[in-house]
Amino acid sequence: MTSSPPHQGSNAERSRSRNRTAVLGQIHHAGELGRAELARALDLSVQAVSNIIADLLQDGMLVEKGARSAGRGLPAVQYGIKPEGGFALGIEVRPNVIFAVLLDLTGKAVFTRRSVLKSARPEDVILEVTRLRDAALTEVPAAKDRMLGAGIVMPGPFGATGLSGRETELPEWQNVNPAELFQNALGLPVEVSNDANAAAMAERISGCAHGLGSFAYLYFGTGLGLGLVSQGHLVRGAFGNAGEIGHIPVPTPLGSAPLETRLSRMSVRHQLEMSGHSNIDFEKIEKLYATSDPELMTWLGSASDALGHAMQIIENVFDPQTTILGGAMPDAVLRHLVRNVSLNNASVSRRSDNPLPRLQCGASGRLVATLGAAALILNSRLTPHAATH
Amino acid sequence: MTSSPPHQGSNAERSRSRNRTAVLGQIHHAGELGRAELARALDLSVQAVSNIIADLLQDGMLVEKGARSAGRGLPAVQYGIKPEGGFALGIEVRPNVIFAVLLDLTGKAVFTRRSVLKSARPEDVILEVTRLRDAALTEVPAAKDRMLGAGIVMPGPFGATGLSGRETELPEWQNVNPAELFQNALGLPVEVSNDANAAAMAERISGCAHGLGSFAYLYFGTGLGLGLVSQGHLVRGAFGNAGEIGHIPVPTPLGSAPLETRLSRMSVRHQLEMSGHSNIDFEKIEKLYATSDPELMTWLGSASDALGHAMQIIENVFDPQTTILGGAMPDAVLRHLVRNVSLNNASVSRRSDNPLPRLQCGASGRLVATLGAAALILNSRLTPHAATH
DNA sequence: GGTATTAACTCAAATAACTTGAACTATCAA
DNA sequence: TTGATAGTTCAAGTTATTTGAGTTAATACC
Repeated sequence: MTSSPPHQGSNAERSRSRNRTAVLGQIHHAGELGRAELARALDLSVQAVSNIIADLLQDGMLVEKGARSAGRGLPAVQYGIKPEGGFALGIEVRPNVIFAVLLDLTGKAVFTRRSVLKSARPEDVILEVTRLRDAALTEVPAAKDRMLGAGIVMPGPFGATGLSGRETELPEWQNVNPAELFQNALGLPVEVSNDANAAAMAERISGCAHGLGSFAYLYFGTGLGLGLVSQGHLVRGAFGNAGEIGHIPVPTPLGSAPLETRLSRMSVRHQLEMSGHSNIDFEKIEKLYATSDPELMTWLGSASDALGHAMQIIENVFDPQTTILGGAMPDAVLRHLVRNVSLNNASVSRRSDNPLPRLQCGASGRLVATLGAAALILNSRLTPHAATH
Repeated sequence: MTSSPPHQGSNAERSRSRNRTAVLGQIHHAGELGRAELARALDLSVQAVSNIIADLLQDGMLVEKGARSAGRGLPAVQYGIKPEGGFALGIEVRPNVIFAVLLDLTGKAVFTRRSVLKSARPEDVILEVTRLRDAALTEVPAAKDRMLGAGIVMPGPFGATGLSGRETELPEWQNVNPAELFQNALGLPVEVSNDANAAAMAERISGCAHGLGSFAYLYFGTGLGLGLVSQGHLVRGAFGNAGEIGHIPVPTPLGSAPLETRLSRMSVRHQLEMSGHSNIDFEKIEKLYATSDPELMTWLGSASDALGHAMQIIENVFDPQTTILGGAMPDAVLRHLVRNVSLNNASVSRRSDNPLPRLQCGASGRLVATLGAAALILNSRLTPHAATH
């Protein structure tokens, strides 16, 4: 991850690529659009848009959707994203399991697989990932020569930080450059990120943050992560480790504690195990919630408080359009938290002009991070960077 | 402030403008550079850079600096920013006073003035601001037809938020669009922002964050503000109110309190007034510090703690290259805080590969926000937005 | 029902900025 | 002294865009 200021010149070729991205992005966002509408939105000439659309049709990334007449004048021919126009592989590496999905260009999952890992050593992971890639391409042959890239989700933090060696879940990857490794193994453009960032992108591409410019995603992982999106792109920080919100100490009735000791899978598990439960997994939590298990309810109370604190930090520091809560946690639990959290009224985020809720549940389920891995790639094809003023 | 996703197409004209910005930015950052060096940095052809430089010389924004021979080959002619190539006006509006500066293209202040405000009503402020603009142009006639724009710093939050009417320092501006108002009055491009954001830009243009891509600025205003810079540009949030870090409750020995009750001008003043001091202003604090006033020292202890908490939030959420502490507070006090804060070692920001200190003092003095107002304009002329990958 | 108006779209030419490739120049090293 | 190296310029060539005139197909009005 680089920290240098952004500097690259532009030329005809790069303009072209930017404009194709912008056209695809607008159409993805709106569902379908006509040439003239696009030209106005992008501040380009109709002719330019016409040429670009002809190109994208040729390349099989767009489909014609029939004309739509709105008032006077020639009805505009609408264009939509062609799902099979491009595919992105999403890979989530956890210490003992790998998840893989294949998304089409609209962000729909067309392949999903889970694969147990016997070892988390880089060479074994790479081997399994190429197998998963092959399985995906066998199941969806249309993707064979239309792969846009692969997104990889792995536990951070990345690089040599003060957290190194302490909380790393994949110690074997300490001195490896994952992006390079996967890029060589897969022969595809690769983006690597943590679970929370990826999850945010999943919601932006096909979930409840569809097309939003600025929002935050609170992710229940082992710990608690935060994905920040600004101007349609992830805010990764200077070293790619932005969003480690779980380590922040927040006030508690008995002093203070890191946020994720009260708001994370780790913390539910801990609390439930203390009271004699065992084998705490997704399904178990779901069941306990269905039966209103008192211990789980106690945890939920404390977690709601912690969530309120997290929201204060997120809203005051980042001022997002909305915040999304998700991750590998049963929907019912997430909904409970969203319903029961108390949001501070004295906040810059309580606005009369924002139609979105301040906090909402994610719409992508427990595989959100894996989906998001692939969404990282799609987003780079659908969202140009901010224009010069 | 807009919240929609960023979408604008590119064409030859916009490429040109982007490339000129990129060339100026690279030169600003490096001090001076040759054509070939620029071409490599921007991934443009040497010929393109040559044409752009010819243009910028013609426009009076660059100066030739003589050749520099480095090893074999023809020595490269160096180019530097021509200070009088462009000027930016910086205005800081406070309830009872206005500050104004004029910066040249290198970010040097060539005019500074303070003006007492009898009323903070929009029409009176506008009148005074145009007067200050005229005074600046009289004192620096070279700026007359080379004004790039005006930056305005005002207390936020902007728009109708949950804080409206409670903490606003300029109630008369509640239902006014400041940007539009100033733009019409001054006939210049205008950018409006809060003090912390502006301060961050001041340090990026001519202070200790010179040219940095990603950093944070903690600003001692009346309250406590946070300026976030990512990829060389401010992160403003969906509604322009990002960075209200002062309102976040943090743990204290006796429960919890909003950060700015312990770390802000307001809080020093409060603490010193409680113990019998009066007329607490900048100079008074400076004197009390020089004499190691026990009450001030007590405040400093609590403030250091609070600063430590702020740093945990900033580093974990944003992962900056460095954080800068500044604002309208004596340098000695800022230095004391930086020296005495205890930074958590278990942080993603403790890295072996970052040469910058995790926390440092600002280099722009107490006028930093006013300087920053003008720096907002300069930054837009020196930093292109991120390129497509 | 006919006609004017509106808006989307296409074709062909013009434009603007960048890239390419060959030639030239100045410095260093052997 | 000669060769290698690197910066720079000149003149064409390339590319994606804009411009402007003309076509098509709806709605609105008389």
